[in-house]
Order: sequence, then C-alpha cells, then structure tokens
Amino acid sequence: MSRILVIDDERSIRRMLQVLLEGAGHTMISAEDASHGLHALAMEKPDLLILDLGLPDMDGLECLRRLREWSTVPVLILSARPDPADKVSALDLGADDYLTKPFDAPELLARLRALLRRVTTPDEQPVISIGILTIDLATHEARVDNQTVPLTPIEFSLLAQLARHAGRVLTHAHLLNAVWGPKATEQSHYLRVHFTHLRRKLRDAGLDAEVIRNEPGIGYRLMLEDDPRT
Amino acid sequence: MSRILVIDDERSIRRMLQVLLEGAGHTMISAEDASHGLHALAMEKPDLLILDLGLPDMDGLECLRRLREWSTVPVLILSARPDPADKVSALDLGADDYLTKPFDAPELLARLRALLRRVTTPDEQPVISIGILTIDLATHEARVDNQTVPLTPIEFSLLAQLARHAGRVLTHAHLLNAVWGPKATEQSHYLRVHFTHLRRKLRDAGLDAEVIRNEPGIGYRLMLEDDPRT
DNA sequence: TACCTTCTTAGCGCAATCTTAACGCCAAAC
DNA sequence: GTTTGGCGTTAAGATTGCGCTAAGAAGGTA
Repeated sequence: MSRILVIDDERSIRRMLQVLLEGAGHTMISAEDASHGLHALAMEKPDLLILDLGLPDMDGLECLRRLREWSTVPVLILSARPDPADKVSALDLGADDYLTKPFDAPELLARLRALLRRVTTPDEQPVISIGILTIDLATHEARVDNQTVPLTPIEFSLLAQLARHAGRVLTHAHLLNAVWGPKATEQSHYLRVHFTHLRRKLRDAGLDAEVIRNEPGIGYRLMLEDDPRT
Repeated sequence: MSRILVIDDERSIRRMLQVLLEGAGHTMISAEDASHGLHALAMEKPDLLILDLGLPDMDGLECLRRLREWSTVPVLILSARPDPADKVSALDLGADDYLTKPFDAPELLARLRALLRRVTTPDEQPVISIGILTIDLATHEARVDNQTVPLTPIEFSLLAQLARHAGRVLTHAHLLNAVWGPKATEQSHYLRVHFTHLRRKLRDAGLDAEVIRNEPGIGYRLMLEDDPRT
C-alpha cells in the first residue's frame, strides 16, 4: 500500500510498528535517530513519516522544523509527553497528527489511513489493472489497451465486482446481491445474459473472453493472468 | 482567516467554540442538527467542518457518511465517547481528525491549523480552461472564444462543478448536492432540464455540445479533449 | 402593480437498456 | 443411452433514462 518511514530510537517500538504496519499492507523503513531519519527521508521518499519526539541526537521538534524546510511529507508524531503545549508546538511546526504513547494500534492505523487518504491526489483514483484490462472505479470506465469499452451500468458493475476480487470465485448470490440487490439472489439467469453481453464486448475490444470464467454451480471469476490450467 | 461550520446541538459548546474560533480570526457558521448542518455545508461551502457525533436527528457517523458522498471538506470530529473503536469508524468514514470532549482549546486550534494548512492547496486556480472554453470561478463567468456566455447561477455552478473535475464522471447525487443541497439528491430531472439549457447556450456560443456527456444511469462529465470515440 | 428573469414541475417521444422467454449445447449422473 | 441441470446465446417485449418543450411559480426590479 504505502511506504512509511519510522524514526524512533527504541527497538521495541520499531518492532511493534513493523508488525503493525506490514500487517496492514504497508512497507516500513526505519531509522533510529534524527540524522539517519532525515537522510532516509531524502533518499527513500516515503509516503508518510512517523516521528518519535524523544530522539538521542536531536530534539524531535528541531528535526521536524528541518525537514519541513524542504519536505511536505505527512508527519504523524508519536510522543510520550501528553502535555497539550507539546502538541500545539509540534502541530504548528508542520506535523499533521499527534498521538501519545501508549497508543491504541487500530487508532494509529486509522489515523494513518486518514492522512494518506487526504494526501493522495484526488486524481489518483482506485484503478484496477489486470493485464491489458483496466477498470477505473471512479470514472466508471473500463479500458482494454487504453481503449474505452462502452459498458452499460450493469455490465460495468458486474465487471467491477469481479475485478475487486480478481482471481477469486464470486458466487451467483454474491454477484446478484451486489448488482441487483437482495431481492434478486435467485435470478441467476440474469448473470448468464449479462455475462454474455459483457464477454462479447470484451472480445470485440481484443481481450481473450476466457478472462471471465464460469465455475459450474458456484459462480464466476476473473482470471488474473493467462493461467492455462484448463 | 477561514470559514468554519460547527454542527453541535449544545448551545454552550457552540458559544464556546464561537469565542474560540473568532478569537483565532476565523468566521464561524453553526447548525444545531444534522439536517441543518448538511444544508449549511452545501450552501455556505465552509473551509472546514467541526462535527459533534451526538446529534438529535441523525447519527453523527451517518451524517458524515452522507456528506462524504459529495463533499471533500476537512472534518474534525468532536465526541464525548473516548472509545477507540468510535475513532476508527469515524476516521474510516472520511473524518480527518477526532477529539474527545473535554478537549484542550489550544490543541483544537492547533489541529485546525494543521488541517487547514494541509488542505489549502495552491492548485485551486480561479480560472479553468478546456479548449476554447474558460470558466472563471472568481467572477462567475464562462467564456467561449473569449466571448462571455450569459449563464444563470444554476447553469454556471453546474458547469463549474464539471470543470473542477473535468474528465471525470460526477454522479447525479454529487451534482444535486453541490448545486441544490442535500434535500434534492433524488430530483435528477432538475439535471436534465438545466443541462438542456446549458448545452443550448454553449452550442449557440459555438462550442460542440458534446463536451458535456451523459453517462447513463450514473451522471455527467465534461470531456477534456475532442475524443471522437463512438 | 407590472414586467422580467429564472427556477420548478409536468409531460412527451425516443433510444438505450433491462427483463423475460425460448432454444441448443454439453457434461455429469443415472 | 437417456436424462437432467447448468450454461451460453439470441431475440422479443417491457422498462428506464434522457433530451426537450412548455406552462406555471417564485423572486427581483422599476
């Protein structure tokens, strides 16, 4: 998901954050003091910085001030001091959020998500790419070879459902529920008709229609790669 | 400095925030329940929203979810419940920060400054140009070939909405919220009528009316270039 | 008051899309 | 070898969504 730099001198905290962040799908880079941290920030260009204020070689606030002279990376401060005045100085020096130790792990992750969401540019939309097929959830566009395939609303949402869980089988009931609502979970013939249309349009656009595969009696799946196990 | 909307049902809190915010140089707008708050958000377009989760007419999280369907305003949550799980849900529904009552006034102000600093992006240009069409958000003027096109307020704000997100599909609900407010999210026939008028005026001014394209069942989009597919 | 602009509401026709039904195919089960 | 259930395909109504027009309603101004 995102690359996160942690500057903290305590090995145990770094360990704990590593488990936490990688468990959430992020990549973690770490540094154990301010000078290495600033160097890593310049070299690695992470998406976000978690900064402990209690560093051995430099005051944490000073570190923050220096990096803000040239970097706009979002910064979440970790600190053992719960004094509100500390929070105010850190936030005014350019920090984006401030958590006091001990912190609640799910809350930390949620605050990271909030920061990353705010920072990722709005045109960096959720786009799913599978081979030459790309599905843009925000603009409701499906492209093959960068050529837009005109899909109807139902066709698009079927494809989007499959793409969201690419490679896995989605049951008839799941697809019907997601596209037509809970009242249609029995109408599996809808799927046969609309998948015919969808496959035809994808084939006309130059895509191997085998990418949408049927699992008899179960449902449908979108193949991730050309995986020629019959 | 900034215009801040406060949605809170307690008069005493609103009073206190008023003193606090205006003392810091901001302008405060307030609403005492969710429905008035959503209305004020659509009408006043504040720079930031402070939302209390304990509202009389609607669950605060529901209110947040609704406004996030069409607004990207930064939101700071105020809540009496310190449960971390509440924080996680609110942050994941689109909140940017979360403070529990009672809060420290200077910390609140600092967190507001941090949010506003992060959000006030210099890239919101007052003039948007797409081909021979230019839209001046400051003077509320639309020009084709440097010739002013006389638009009514609703027509202009529809066009401005599309232009702000040129190339992307804006859903019916998004447009209706942005132009008419949250009470009109179902009245999609408004869009048909006013887009007819808008397209006619643009066509009379010499612009290809195809620049405003309909995505059936979804919404409308402003085409970026002449993209003669189909 | 009268006039003018703008917005709201209703209704019509058309085209795109969806639903429904019917038919043939295939593979597994009997 | 026959039957049966699930699937793909096609085509015909039925429905929906859209563009458009026009007639009130509302609000502002002289």
